[in-house]
Amino acid sequence: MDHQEKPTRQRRSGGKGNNVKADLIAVVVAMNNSVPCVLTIPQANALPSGPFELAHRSLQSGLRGWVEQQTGHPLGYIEQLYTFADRDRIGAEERVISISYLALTQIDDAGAAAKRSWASWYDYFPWEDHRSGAPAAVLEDLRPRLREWADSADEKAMRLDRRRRTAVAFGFDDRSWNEEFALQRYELLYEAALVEEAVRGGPSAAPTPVAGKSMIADHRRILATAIARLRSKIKYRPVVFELMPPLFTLLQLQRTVEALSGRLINKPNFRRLIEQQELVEKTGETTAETGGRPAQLYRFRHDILDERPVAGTKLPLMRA
Amino acid sequence: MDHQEKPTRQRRSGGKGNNVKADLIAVVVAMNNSVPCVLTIPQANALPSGPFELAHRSLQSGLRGWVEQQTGHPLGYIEQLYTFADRDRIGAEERVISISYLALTQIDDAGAAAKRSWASWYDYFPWEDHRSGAPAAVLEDLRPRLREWADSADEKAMRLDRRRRTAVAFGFDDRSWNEEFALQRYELLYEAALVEEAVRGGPSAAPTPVAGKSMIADHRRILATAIARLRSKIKYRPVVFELMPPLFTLLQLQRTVEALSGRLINKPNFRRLIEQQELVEKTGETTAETGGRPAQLYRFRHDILDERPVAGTKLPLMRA
DNA sequence: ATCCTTATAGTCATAAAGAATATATAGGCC
DNA sequence: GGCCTATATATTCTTTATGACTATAAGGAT
Repeated sequence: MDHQEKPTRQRRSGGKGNNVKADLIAVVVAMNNSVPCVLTIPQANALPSGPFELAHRSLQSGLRGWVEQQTGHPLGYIEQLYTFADRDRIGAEERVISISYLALTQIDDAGAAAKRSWASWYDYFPWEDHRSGAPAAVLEDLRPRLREWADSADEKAMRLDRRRRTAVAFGFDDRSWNEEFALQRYELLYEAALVEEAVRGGPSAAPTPVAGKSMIADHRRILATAIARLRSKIKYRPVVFELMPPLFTLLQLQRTVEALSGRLINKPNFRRLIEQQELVEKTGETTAETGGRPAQLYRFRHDILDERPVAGTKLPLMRA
Repeated sequence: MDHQEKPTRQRRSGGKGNNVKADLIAVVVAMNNSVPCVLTIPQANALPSGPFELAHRSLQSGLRGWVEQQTGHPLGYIEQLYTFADRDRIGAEERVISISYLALTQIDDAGAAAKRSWASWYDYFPWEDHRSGAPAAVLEDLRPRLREWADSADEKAMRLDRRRRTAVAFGFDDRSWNEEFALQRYELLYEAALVEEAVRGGPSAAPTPVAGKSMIADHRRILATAIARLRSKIKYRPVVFELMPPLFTLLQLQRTVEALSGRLINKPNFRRLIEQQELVEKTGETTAETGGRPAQLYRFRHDILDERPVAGTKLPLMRA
């Protein structure tokens, strides 16, 4: 068959009425000694972003351009997060489509000059850090207010549903904490009007929002999406290494994973996992900077990148 | 803090020069007795699609509108796949952004009237069906041609890299087949100019493309993305049930999963997995339509939807 | 030397996954 | 009815992965 330029779609409601603007938004993540950080534009309290333009070769290159221009920071690994039409602008004459990306880099010394533009992501989501156990201060504030919100529903079914969702998301009622539910948690807090974004523009007598810095527009929601994605992805793809320096110890690697996932990892088991996966190799060098016995320095085996079978199958597929 | 309408971005290269059109493209999947099918617009040899318009409440509702209008088929489960700027139109005055979605439904009897618009996705990717073992006919055609392409590179490093990538993607050289690599496989074939899309518009003396129907623009690539996503997702989220009728036997469920993943499943183990996950419950009814001993009819437990901890952790995270 | 720190190397019990086998109950056919 | 075949359902066994824990090694500080 020979496909020339056949019309792709059935109908076109032509004219320029349906043009949109496309924005590129970046969640740039890097580690700063065991603190997972996100690159921000402090003046605007926003993530780096900018419009997609004709001059851009591709969406990704457009994004790289904006981030480098706004922050002076070049990007390495990039992956698309999600695309959404800005809800706030419904009814406006022109709509904006936002295409968000997750980028992973390292904070180099040059960039350290503008260091203040890196913010810990737990400043925005204090309830997400469970490395020292569940953060009692935040959660004991949240729990009753979420409960109150759940009980304020008119119908019984709705009340039960809200309770179940909060319990699942936050690990209440003997349920286990799942760090990957970061987005669901933020959305629940939004729904319950417990974050500043949800009461924006409303009466100033609205209840005090919970702890955690907010961001412009829905940038904090995008950050939550990025956190959830990253927490999920480190489990089946070796993306952590994008955040590591060329040489590192296994404990440094562990601390990075712990910082991202927001929970502690069993040390011997982590070492076993890393070593049996053959993702890293010893350099022979050691470092004494870690305090106790000098640690082996490892490097990531780049050659293995695409080889891994992605994930452990959860289906009893038969082997060839 | 009180965030009013601060300007989000640093710079705006204003004017209308940077407006774009946004297209919505749908990969609608349904099962037709153990054949995984995709909804197509046969006249255009395309996936259902249409522009995102001002009138649309959201991206998703716009997509639903187009698909129902073009195919008469209502959509149930929807998830976003990927957003990309159409490469073919670089340099044009107006750019198009395509936002693709994966949708899962069932072929109802009403829709069966327009049944011919459902096509087996293995018509487009014959090398993806390994249910009867590796499809020798296709693969024994592909293997030497991929090898030839790999060896045609100028530099040795490039030749080795191409060989490694083809071996990983297609499971050559004693590597195991991974059904989730559907997209990588298509992209390799595209790179090697072994699919029709890659030689489009080129000299007609180009080598004959391999088996497998092509599609307009990059729709087939989008379909490959959808297949890969779905094959991955059925392993950690109960999305299969979106494709099942209300009542089904465990073997029917197994055949569906097999059809999607393109490989066979060990029957006792599959039953064990399903039952221990408590995703389904017996109805008490049985059906004799299956041929041998009557089978129990099951139904999906909708109440369990959000409860599952998403996936098995692949990190030795410590329990609370 | 003693004690602190961290690094590294194991052990052990349990749970899950892969593979294969055995039994049960229907219909069709002689 | 007896037998065959097809599918459904139950069970066993082995291997591997996971979680939790213990032990030893090698530096620095006092």
